[in-house]
Amino acid sequence: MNYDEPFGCSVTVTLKVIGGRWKPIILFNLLENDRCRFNALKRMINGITQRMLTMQLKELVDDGIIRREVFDVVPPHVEYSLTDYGKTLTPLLMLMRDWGAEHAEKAKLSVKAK
Amino acid sequence: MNYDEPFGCSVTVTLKVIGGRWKPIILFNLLENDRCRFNALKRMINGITQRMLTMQLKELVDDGIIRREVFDVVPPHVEYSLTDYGKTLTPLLMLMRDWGAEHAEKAKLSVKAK
DNA sequence: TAATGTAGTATCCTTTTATATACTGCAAAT
DNA sequence: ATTTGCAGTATATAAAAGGATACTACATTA
Repeated sequence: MNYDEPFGCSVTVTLKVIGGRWKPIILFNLLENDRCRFNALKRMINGITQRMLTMQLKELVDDGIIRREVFDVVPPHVEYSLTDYGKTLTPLLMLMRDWGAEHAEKAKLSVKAK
Repeated sequence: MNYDEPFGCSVTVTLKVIGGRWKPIILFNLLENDRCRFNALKRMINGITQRMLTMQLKELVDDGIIRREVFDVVPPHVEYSLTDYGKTLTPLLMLMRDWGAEHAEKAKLSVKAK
């Protein structure tokens, strides 16, 4: 990968963990709902495929952001929730949401101004 | 694009503006150096190609994050610098850098622990 | 008996992002 | 006279991310 910039590098690490199309939405849902089952998340997140959800959840688990608890019953029951470590992302996610909302507003206005 | 999630959507907007391999590095260099010429940035950012730098700078200009000033001399002289609006990203970039640095540390430790 | 819900895999395809390489035209320095 | 620096563009390709569709096995419900 060859990232030898001291600053950009660390930001890139953060982007790898929370970036992409689906991870922020997953994390916000887990912030709001405490614990969620797989299909509950799938219903909440409009347009996500099972494959994408599985992949993103696995990455978040591997990074220690969320935990995956399996209840050994049939039919299968799996619950996802934020770890304490994952919760340290909360202020960051909030800031990103707020900045994005403002920027979207600004961008809309500048289009209208044309 | 069909992003209809109120939260994830805004975060995604932010990711579009500052995400990717090069934009954070570019922004940190502009935070530290106030104003930079094209080739100065190219020298500072290890491994970037001219094309990538051109593209990322153009996107940042289009989003209103940085400004591009052309001095009409020969050979060409162009300076890039953060706009006031771009500077509103500073706390966010700092938070992302700090979280990423800590996470990289944590991840390294957990690999050692194996 | 057929459909629905559970939590996923497997395979293939498209879109986006990133990289490599060559080229421009002009001026100053070597 | 050739090289270097300036700020890019053009074209082609490689790699990564994201998506569509079909499939698994078991149990409950209609």
